[in-house]
Amino acid sequence: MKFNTATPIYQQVVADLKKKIVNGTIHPGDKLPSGRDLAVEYKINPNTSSRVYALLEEQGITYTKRGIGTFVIDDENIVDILKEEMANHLLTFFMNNMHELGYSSDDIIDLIRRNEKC
Amino acid sequence: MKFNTATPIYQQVVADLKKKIVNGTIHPGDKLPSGRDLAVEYKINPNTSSRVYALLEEQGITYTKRGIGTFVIDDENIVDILKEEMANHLLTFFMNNMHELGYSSDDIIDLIRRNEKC
Amino acid sequence: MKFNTATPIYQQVVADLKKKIVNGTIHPGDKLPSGRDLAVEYKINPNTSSRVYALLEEQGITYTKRGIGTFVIDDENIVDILKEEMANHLLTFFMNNMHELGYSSDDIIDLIRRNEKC
Amino acid sequence: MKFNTATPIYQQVVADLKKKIVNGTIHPGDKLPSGRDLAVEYKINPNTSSRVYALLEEQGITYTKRGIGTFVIDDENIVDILKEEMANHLLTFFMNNMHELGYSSDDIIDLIRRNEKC
DNA sequence: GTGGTCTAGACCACA
DNA sequence: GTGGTCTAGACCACT
Repeated sequence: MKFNTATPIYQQVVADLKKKIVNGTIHPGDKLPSGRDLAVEYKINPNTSSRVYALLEEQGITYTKRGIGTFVIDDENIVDILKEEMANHLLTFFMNNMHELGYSSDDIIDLIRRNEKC
Repeated sequence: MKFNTATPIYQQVVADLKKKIVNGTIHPGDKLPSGRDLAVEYKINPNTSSRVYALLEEQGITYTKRGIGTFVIDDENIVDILKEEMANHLLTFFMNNMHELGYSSDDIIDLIRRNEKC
Repeated sequence: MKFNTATPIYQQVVADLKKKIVNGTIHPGDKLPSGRDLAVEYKINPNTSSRVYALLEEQGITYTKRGIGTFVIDDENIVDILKEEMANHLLTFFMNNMHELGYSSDDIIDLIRRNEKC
Repeated sequence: MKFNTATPIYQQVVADLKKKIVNGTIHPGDKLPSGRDLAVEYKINPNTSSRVYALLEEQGITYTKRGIGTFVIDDENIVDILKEEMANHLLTFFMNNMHELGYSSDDIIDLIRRNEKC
């Protein structure tokens, strides 16, 4: 995985794991790799792994059993909730900024349609 | 203006000024406030003002007359160029992320339409 | 039983068993469940059970007959001793912290009285 | 300051700073020492300082200006809110445990009174 | 083996 | 100078 230097690595890994949960690569209830394994997988420092899992836990996406491992919350709804939450976040950010630039909702839909054809 | 702690203040001010140019609050050829005034207006550090103007100049949006002030490039096209540039940037970022979450272009248009009605 | 992730599970189980001895759910001389049964009862790892019994024995609350099981010390006094010991521990911890926050003993008594009525 | 080995250092420092806010050693709006200075003051590693401030910010007690420093929220109410919050936390923990040991509220008040005279 | 904490030292962007 | 991030390496307690 290639990291963007602008944003912190741990945030990028968090985002990547979330995407994997949303698109079904990782399932609710699954055990995530150990901190050390995650470090190897993403070529990061184990401390950075800790931070990743700490953040996911803080956001209520995972829980951790001491000495055993970190697990995705075992609730099927989490996938849809995460998906909607992230989509909404993107959507409002996008729409607000476009409106501020002077684009109406119809303008935006046109842009998307045109973009789609390319 | 409220600043987001996540991204650098100078970038947020730059983005805000660009928006003002695009939506017509500031016009091509206009003189921008002095660094000190900008600092007062946005409640930022004067050093940050410098950085803002340096960045705008670097992007070819403004130019500086030494001892007189900073001016927006006096070219009507700049508005459209800026507008398209920023819109494209927002659009590709938005679409890429939505696709990664599993939304098709049609899904997205639906979301926008529904969002519009609320 | 719900475990607090902050403190070690084995300590929480030890505390729970002590409470049961103090409040009479378990009596002096009683045989405690086997390590395996305790593990099932509390949904913990058998290794953790061992640790629980080791700690209880270390504190002089239980003793082990090899091949037979673990028993609570058969001494009626133990209940009172345990009760006082635990109460004292809680009390001094509580009072010290409250004093550090600026509450006098009278303030504290008021708080308890008010709390009682709710 | 002497640290208890049982609980993490960063939590102990957080608790210490909170106490200082509650008892008036630190006031709302005050600038806290820089991470490096805090590290010297408490004889801890600068990274541990970061963690301390991150936790305080997470709890809404401080805010941080990038490149400038960390400040206590400038709201006089925070002192009382913190004080009550911490006291309530201590109180409910204490009362729950004492009740589980078989002490009534009156028993507890007696204990406090007797304790006071020593 | 697992997560949690801590230290040491370094680099960078921000103000 | 300030906070933020990252690496490296170590130790410990828990399971």
